[in-house]
Amino acid sequence: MPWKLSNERPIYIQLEEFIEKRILSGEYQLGERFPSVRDLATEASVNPNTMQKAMQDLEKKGLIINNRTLGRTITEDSSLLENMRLELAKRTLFHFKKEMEELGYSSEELLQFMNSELKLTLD
Amino acid sequence: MPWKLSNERPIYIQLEEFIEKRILSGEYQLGERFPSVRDLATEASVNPNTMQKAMQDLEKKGLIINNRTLGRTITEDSSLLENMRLELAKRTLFHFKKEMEELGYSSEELLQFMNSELKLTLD
Amino acid sequence: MPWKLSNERPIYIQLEEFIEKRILSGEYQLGERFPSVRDLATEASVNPNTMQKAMQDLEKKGLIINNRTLGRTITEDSSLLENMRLELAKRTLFHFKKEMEELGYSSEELLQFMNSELKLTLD
Amino acid sequence: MPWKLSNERPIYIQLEEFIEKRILSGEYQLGERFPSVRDLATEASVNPNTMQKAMQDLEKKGLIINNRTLGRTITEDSSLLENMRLELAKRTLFHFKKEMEELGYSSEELLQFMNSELKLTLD
DNA sequence: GTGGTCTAGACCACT
DNA sequence: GTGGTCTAGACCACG
Repeated sequence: MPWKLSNERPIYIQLEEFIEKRILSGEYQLGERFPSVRDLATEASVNPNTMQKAMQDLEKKGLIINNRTLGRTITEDSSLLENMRLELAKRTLFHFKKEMEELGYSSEELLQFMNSELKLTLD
Repeated sequence: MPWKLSNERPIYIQLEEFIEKRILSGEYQLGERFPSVRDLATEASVNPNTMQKAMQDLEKKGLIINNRTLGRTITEDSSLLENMRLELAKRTLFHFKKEMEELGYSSEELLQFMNSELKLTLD
Repeated sequence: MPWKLSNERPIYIQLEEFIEKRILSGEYQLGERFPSVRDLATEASVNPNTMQKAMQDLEKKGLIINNRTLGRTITEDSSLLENMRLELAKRTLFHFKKEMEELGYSSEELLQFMNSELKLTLD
Repeated sequence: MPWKLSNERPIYIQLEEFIEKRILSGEYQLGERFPSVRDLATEASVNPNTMQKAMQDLEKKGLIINNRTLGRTITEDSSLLENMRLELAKRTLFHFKKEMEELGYSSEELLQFMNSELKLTLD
């Protein structure tokens, strides 16, 4: 894992986003046990408190279950995961579309632009 | 104009982004005169100092020309504008593509997803 | 039995409260024999050590008598039970009254509120 | 203000509850400015970080608005406050009713008990 | 001067 | 050994 962290945005937010994406993209098993906060913090070269804050936020979202002294596990609610992934994808898409519109790209121009830019990858 | 401002990010940054998009998208004439900082600040319900800082940054980027006592005008360098617009569009696109990949969408799935979500608008 | 356990408070405390309420409310006969710690633990999906700790605390309170190899029984001291029940009820009531006062409910408003909310049940 | 804090439960939780009750009971003006986190922390004899955590949770509930460097203010959404107050009162009442039922008090007995205990105040 | 963030280090209850 | 909490102290961006 890279754990590339920018100091322009709160580290705990970046940790959240990074872990959330890994979970939503299916890299972890449902119900799989998480490393301890201390281990994760060491791995990410971050203070345990910072990692702790990220984990607590992920708990509130329901992605991670806290079993007190037994450590944390990934949620087993697969429909929750799928919904969140789809929801996040939609928000990402519409955010992208809105930004391009603000730059003056109509839907047709957006399509053309993506074709010319991603031709190599999408075709 | 909405001037929707979030208090999660620096105000002056949001002002810059907002004005920059309006310029790049072609809503202003080349060389057109800008409202005064005070008027803009009033319109955006923002401290004049904050708007001032935004304008100075836009000057550094070359989008806005400061004519001293004659007020500020939009640059007349159309190629600069076009380059910046294209550059920003590219960055936006690749950022979007990267985010979708992190959510586990391959190029093909991305294409399918956009078709199903934007069918109404793009067709 | 539900055995609903929150992981925000110590498990053994919740077990104590749960069992204590069952005893005080009169669901058990005086002197009745208790299930074994292991059976109770299994039933509550809890580590036997945790249930053990709860039982020991209940013994200290005098609610449960430990007869060594003969297992545990409910106390036969009916006045003890009645006193504890009344005492707990009083504390519960005054705690409730205090909380409502902190929300700005005077005694009159509290009475009105209870009437309107519990009309169906109390009338 | 007393700021009586028990060390049996998280301090930041107690701070939240304390402040929330003060707001819901109407002790503050709508839109009123809050003391700074540092001042509140000093007043409550608590570390600023602990008070900070409490304030952030109250923000998430919508009770407090954060204006960045301009400090925090009470929300001006009076209907939100009224709804939260009523909701909290209801939950408090039903929690009380449930606890009394677990002690074996039927609705009639609950009524009698309250009459005998609160006679002085309620009559 | 405000809130936000982070680190370092410590103690605690719990299983 | 786990997560939770708290303190102390520091730095930063912002307005």
